[in-house]
Amino acid sequence: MLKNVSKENDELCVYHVIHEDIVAQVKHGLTDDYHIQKVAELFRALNDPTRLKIINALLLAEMCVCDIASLLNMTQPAVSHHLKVLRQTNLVTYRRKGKIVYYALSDEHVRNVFYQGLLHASE
Amino acid sequence: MLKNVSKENDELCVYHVIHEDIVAQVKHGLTDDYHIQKVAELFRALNDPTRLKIINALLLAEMCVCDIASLLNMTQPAVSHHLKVLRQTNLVTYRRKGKIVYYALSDEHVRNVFYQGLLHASE
DNA sequence: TAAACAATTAAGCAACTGTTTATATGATAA
DNA sequence: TTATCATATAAACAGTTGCTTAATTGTTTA
Repeated sequence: MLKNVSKENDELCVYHVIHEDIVAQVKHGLTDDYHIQKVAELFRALNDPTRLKIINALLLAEMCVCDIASLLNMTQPAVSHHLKVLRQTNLVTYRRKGKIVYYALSDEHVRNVFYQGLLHASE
Repeated sequence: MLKNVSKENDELCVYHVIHEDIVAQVKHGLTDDYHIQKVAELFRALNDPTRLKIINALLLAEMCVCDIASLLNMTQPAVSHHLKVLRQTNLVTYRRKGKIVYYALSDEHVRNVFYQGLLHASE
């Protein structure tokens, strides 16, 4: 009924658990830490207005870095930095054609996540 | 064809726009800044593993603050802090019963966003 | 009342994030 | 090769975030 949540043994910060049964029951239903971490990474990639605008743009057309920079009125390194984040989260893909690198959305799944977010935001 | 993106007039940092037509076309299709900001706030609320675990728990049952703290093995102020973020984003609601405050998900919409994220993370 | 307790808020701090400036890489053309 | 251009990376910095500890707010009960 009492739980010690301190990390050091010499400390003793105690908190009560009121509904032990519910806590135990919920604990079994929780998604594992690995997947929670993955989901957090996904949403972290989508929590920046600039990156959302990039996603939004790529929903409409495949674009190269300098065009995105121009569209969003940002410096090219800043855009490149954001694209790296989106790449690492598998939200975008790219293909090189000569000097130019074209970015596009990875799949329709990204579109769903974006629209789900927009739907919630529009309430 | 050339665009000056510097913010000061005495600077002159110039970047090229390669596909002027696509940039112009995409610009018209972009969601307005206000809604982009709202979506960013939503995803910012969901980018933290702890908050995702709270959402995950509330998917399964209505819970009070100290039970959540116990479940996640965290201090009660830390949990309270996260709940405040979730409240401000309209992701959770709460009701007071005596000294205890019970939290629950705002609507089924939150469930959709969470599952969409999990779906992407599980690929 | 006063004591107890669930929850919130505030202050302080380490760690992380987004931007800028500068430099490096990779590809094409002269 | 050398020059040019599109992109990527690195370093530095201001601003933000999440946690801890401490103090405060509400509510119930003795």
